[in-house]
Amino acid sequence: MDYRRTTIKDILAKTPGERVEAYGWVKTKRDSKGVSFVQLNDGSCFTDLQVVIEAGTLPDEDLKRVSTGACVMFAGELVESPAAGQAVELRGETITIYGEADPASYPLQKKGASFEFLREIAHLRVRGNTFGAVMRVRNRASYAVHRFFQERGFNWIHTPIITASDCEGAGAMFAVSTLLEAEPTPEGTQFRLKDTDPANDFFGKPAYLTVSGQLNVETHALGLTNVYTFGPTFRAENSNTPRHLAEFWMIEPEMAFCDIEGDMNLAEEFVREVIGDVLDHCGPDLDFFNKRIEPELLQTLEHVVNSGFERLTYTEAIKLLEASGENFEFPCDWGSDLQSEHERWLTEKKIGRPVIVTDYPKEIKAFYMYGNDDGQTVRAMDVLVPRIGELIGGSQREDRLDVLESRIVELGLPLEAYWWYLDLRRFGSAPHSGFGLGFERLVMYLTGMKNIRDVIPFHRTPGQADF
RNA sequence: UGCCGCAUAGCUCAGCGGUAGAGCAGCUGACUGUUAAUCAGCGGGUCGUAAGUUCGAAUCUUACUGCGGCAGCCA
Repeated sequence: MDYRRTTIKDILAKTPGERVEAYGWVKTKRDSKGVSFVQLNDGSCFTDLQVVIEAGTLPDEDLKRVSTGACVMFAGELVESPAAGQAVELRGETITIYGEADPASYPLQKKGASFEFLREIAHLRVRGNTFGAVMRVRNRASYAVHRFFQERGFNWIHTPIITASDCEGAGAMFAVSTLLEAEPTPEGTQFRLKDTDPANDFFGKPAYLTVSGQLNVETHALGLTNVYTFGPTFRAENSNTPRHLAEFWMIEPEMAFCDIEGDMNLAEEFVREVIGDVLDHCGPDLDFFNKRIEPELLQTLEHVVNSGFERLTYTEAIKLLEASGENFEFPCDWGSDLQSEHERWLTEKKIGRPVIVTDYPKEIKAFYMYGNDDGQTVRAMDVLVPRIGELIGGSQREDRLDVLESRIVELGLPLEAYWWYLDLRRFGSAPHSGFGLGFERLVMYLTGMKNIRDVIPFHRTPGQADF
């Protein structure tokens, strides 16, 4: 056996008359008096291969073991299908059974399982239509992300997962420590704290899982010019929503000699190109999502590829919201952050496609964003999209040493902790910009899936780390 | 973390004070090509856990646990 085999995707593209071997997992089996039909899928494509077994061809005891979930190989001749539903089918002549799946206890059935239930059997759910399609789209989108940046000369930078700077300010962090000792007890594992002084810990100081690679990757933009990260990110927030994970994958491009305008151009070009790539390469999967998950998916994706994003300043957005006549739960006045309901109204109702909002009040944005001449706003930009909300958050970075230093002091942050970040402005500073994009949110947008826990193989959320 | 909702067969759900139901799945059989196959029959449940109200609780009350939705935090 070798991975260089004929997959079901290959088989479906062959012409009738050839002899083939089809490996895969059984979706369903239908029996008639003289003939049995098996839907076989190996994940290589959305479409199943129909295997037809004439009565008497295979021993009854073998055929009986072919049930939903079983892993088998059928060999035989590929023939033109006499019935509607598929162009070709495999006439099964011999069978190898690799793994049975007891029908009485195999949890997947051919119809009607909720996503909530499937999350409990996340080790098996990828064998179904929806999760097979999600993972193929996720894979293609990952490839498209790298392709996009590589074709434009961006260097992929592997920023650290463990960080000792607790100064990133992007949210609650998971501590990384060896001071906590696990002890097996009759009641289960208990933790014991060996020491409370970080000086005696593994790194000799407090360490955490990264909440963003941005500060790190800025160093490489100021040397390699155009760079990006694509890796896991961790947030210890107690967030219980369909769009937050404790562990997720983030994409963060960073560009030297680039201002907020260039940053927006990249964000827009990036999103449109990745969507276009997935539209070109995941047709059958997207057709399925369009039919079963989100009726306007294809229309929306094609619309985004073919039309630009709307661009608004925060001040303009507030004016639109005030003039909307909508009865919002939270009032919107200049200076407070846009609430989910405001973002949704802007992108879903008012504009009807992705919107980039820029120039937010400095008080509601991070310390490192470039201050505008008005002294009130910073060069921040958020990309808001229908159904998802905030897909991208980015900014032009403050590259003036004195301005950045006074901003850090103003916010009561420890200047010394930022010594290397400030060095970037001290030695050869350059205008630079970048953004962060939550990869799972992009996959949600691409598939129409409503819960972020269903677009990652094994989700980590508060109270959930199974598998 | 706050507010709201849900928890009944393997799955999806109905029942909402009087002692447990359907569809699908499973099992047995029928049917010469099905494609969420169809048809007939059979088996399957301490109604999330604990306490309370009541002659009587799946049904009403409270707490807890789990899950989901909305909000906040953000990507």
